[in-house]
Amino acid sequence: MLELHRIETTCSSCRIRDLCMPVGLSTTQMKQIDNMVSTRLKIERGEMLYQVNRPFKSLYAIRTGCFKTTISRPDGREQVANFYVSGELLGLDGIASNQYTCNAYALEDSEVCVLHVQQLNDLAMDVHVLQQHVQRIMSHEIVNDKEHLFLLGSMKSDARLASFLINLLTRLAARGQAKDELLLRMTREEIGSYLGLTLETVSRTFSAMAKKDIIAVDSRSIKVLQPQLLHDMAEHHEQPHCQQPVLTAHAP
Amino acid sequence: MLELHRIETTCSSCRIRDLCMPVGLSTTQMKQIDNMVSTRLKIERGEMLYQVNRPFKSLYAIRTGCFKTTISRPDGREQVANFYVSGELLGLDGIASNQYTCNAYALEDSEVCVLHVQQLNDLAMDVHVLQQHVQRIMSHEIVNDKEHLFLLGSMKSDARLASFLINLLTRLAARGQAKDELLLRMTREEIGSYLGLTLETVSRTFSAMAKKDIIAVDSRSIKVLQPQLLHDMAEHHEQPHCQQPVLTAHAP
DNA sequence: CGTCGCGTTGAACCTCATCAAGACAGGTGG
DNA sequence: CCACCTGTCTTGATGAGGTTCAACGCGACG
Repeated sequence: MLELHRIETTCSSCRIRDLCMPVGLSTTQMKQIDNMVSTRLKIERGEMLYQVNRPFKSLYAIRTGCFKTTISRPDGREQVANFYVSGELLGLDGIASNQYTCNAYALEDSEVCVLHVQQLNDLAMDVHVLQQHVQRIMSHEIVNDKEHLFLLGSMKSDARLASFLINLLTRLAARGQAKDELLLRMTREEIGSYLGLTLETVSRTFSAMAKKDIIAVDSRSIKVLQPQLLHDMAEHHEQPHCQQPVLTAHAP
Repeated sequence: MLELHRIETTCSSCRIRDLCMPVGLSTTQMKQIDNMVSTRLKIERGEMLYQVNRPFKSLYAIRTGCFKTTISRPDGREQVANFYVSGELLGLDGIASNQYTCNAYALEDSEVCVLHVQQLNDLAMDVHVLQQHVQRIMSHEIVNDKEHLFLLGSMKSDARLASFLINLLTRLAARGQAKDELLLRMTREEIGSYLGLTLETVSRTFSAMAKKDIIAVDSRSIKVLQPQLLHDMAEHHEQPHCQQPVLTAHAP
């Protein structure tokens, strides 16, 4: 299941280096980082990368593939907390209490680079920009979560799904993928869980968007036909009817 | 409005020092921190502490009082992202992009200690435990947000409100306040915004909880009468009626 | 070829949002 | 001091949006 590999590709020569690493490192610093990131993990689809309550030893940078994290409740319910794609960092939730607070599962066969926290901290004392880099990534995660909160707190189902698609498309575009096409690696149920909806609502909403020719849906593969309408749908406060308040006719 | 004070109380002698500061600092390190935290701000109720898109210069540790942060959307809608009480740290959202991504408002007359980021970073290079401390607080914020996500994603209104109360009570108890009494500093609307509900639903749910004698409500002051039931309500999958499905009588 | 996981679609129900009216407290001005 | 206003909270009536339950289609896999 979990295969360990001595790493053959170094960080300094990594294809997606820009996504993981701070910029402006000296050659020596880069060498130090190469030394630190010495193991890589292959994770098969469905496998767990780390588990809630386990001691926090490592952060994981995704080289290839896709993950979900889930919050699990005492009563067994689980909710998808986030999806992560290549170049993103997993495990930040573990820092606070020295144990992970989420479960992380691979949504497809994936590869991650292992960053041992101890070594990372040691190195960060030398390479200060690295410390700041981690801090920024954490802050970024906070900002993302706030976005997600807003979505769950005040958006209708269609706006949620539209935002979700736009978000994924944007992140994948930063990785060089087409920005109007998307292969979903997660089920409708996982999407629903992430968006605070049931799988039926997700399915219905996809169908509705397809009927309006905003997107084309072929099971897991999505093609955006009218980006503008998709964005409108994500912003979508009231589009159905009246802009100015009608029906408030009072004689003063 | 915003009054600046030369600080008279130092961190080392601060009443709530344990809430803000890492433990195990040497006297010299403590001195350094005292020097860094040299300004304090008084903020009146309703005033804004910082604003979205403004350059990120400082973190703020709350000495006394209570704040809310809001996410504001291009279209003018705002949602409460979080509430903060004394001893907690505001502004972490700003680190990622060097500008704040939330607005922060005082819910009552408050005092905060100003931590200039530049100085904080400089000092953190020396006092490594401080760097880690900030990292932990950030990770903690991430974990909190995940909780919040779960709440918005998969809980019914009564469970949301119960969780909200328990959360606040717990945090205030850590500050030495009674753990069965609570003075809400925010309106029903703000609570609703935070919980993804309307103010009417918040009000109705409070009333319902009061009618069941789980809590006593006197406008903003809440007293918990049956903590166990409150916790049940927060966990609450199904308690209202049938354990086994009734009313599905079909002859097979 | 049957089974299983995943997705779609329909129908009934339920929770919560929306709209509306009124109570109450605190603050202001006459 | 009272009248008035404004912000906050409560409560009721109504309906829409989303959940729940159920049936079915489809492709992958043994």
